[in-house]
Amino acid sequence: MAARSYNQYCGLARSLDTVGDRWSLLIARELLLGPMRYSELLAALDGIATNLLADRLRNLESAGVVERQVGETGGVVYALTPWGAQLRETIESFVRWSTPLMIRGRAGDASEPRWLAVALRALLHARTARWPAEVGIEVPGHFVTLRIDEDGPHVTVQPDQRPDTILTGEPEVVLGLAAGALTIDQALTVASVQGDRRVLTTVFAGGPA
Amino acid sequence: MAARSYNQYCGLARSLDTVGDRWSLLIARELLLGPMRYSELLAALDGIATNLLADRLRNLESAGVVERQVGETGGVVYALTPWGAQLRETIESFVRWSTPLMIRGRAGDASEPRWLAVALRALLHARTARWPAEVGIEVPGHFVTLRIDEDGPHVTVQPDQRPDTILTGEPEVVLGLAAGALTIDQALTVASVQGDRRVLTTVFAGGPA
DNA sequence: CCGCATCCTCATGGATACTG
DNA sequence: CAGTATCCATGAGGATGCGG
Repeated sequence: MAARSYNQYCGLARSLDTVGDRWSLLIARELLLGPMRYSELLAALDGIATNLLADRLRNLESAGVVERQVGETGGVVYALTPWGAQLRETIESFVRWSTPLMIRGRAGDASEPRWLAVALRALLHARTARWPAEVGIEVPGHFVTLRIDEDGPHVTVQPDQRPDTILTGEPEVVLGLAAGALTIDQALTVASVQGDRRVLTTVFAGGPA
Repeated sequence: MAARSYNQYCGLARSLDTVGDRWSLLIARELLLGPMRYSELLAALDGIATNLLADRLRNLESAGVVERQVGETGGVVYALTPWGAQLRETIESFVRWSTPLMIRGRAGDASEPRWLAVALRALLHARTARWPAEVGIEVPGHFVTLRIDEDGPHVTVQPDQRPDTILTGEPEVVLGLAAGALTIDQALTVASVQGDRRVLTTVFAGGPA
């Protein structure tokens, strides 16, 4: 143990001492959407070894980033502490920074609606989207609901019902639209809309916040 | 080589594929203050192995985060690309996140005025500091100048002259003040001021931006 | 000197099997 | 289900060498 440290009195270095290990920030990303069980994390983070997940959760818990709770069904769930939840700012800034990479995509990458939910919130949070508005996002194999109200954007991974307006396209196009890298007209040359097209303007056409 | 990837179509994962290796973000932190030579980076990042620095710079360059330039004295200097410079948002969010760790300090950590410069800018950037104002910050062994104008906070590591007002204290106190974790009155029980005390109010007493 | 490359040792990460 | 134990592969850290 005795995790390797940079030994620098610097906020970045101290942060990386805490959450800079491989997988740690991805665990935090998963928990941003709510508490999860060990087995759910193991399934969501494809490729992580079981001993590493256990080690990371131990370290994050002793650092005060994550806490073990008793879930609704009685089992142990892992949740972010209030301080851990503040990693949202950092995670969202990474998501925004990655825009030049993401709008190109990359063959072979796995894609999860959970990650799309985090990304849409991060990208739209920096903009003045108007509310209220609701649109369904359909990408190959997945469906999420994006709703904007006075509190900002909310993304639901498993909607109870599909909104009236639905945008269908490749993930790169949806993210390009949310990032402002594509105009709605540009996006609609490679994506399609069912329902009221004008909802897209409400959701995606806001300027920088 | 063939850098290890998470293989996830997620902005966080793609960002960490690019700058998630050990030392990479610390290299970016150093370059936020301006281009540096290889030997300067090696000296600033105490503990990094020479082969690792070379490897990281290669990777960051091929990723488009860093570029090699010809410096003023003719030698090669490393600089952030425009995209790389946008890592400032992420780095500053890490700095803000680390506040609970930093206001306690940690024995044995090295301390550099360059890191204090990054931190002060990150912490004050989220607040409505009034301008113009200028204050010297003296911590054991180091001195920096904090100036605020219409563009926001600027921190100079090697000032050409010392400002009229100088705050002297431990780094933890200065950061606690900048983070809003300490009031000016609280800070002054363990720090001292030469010159016009009211300047501190102008610089540090702004609310959230 | 500066800017690395090589070599060696050890810590960390990854895959799989196994257990309370 | 929620981890531990084990073993192998990879990456980090440190010393040294070497060409420009």
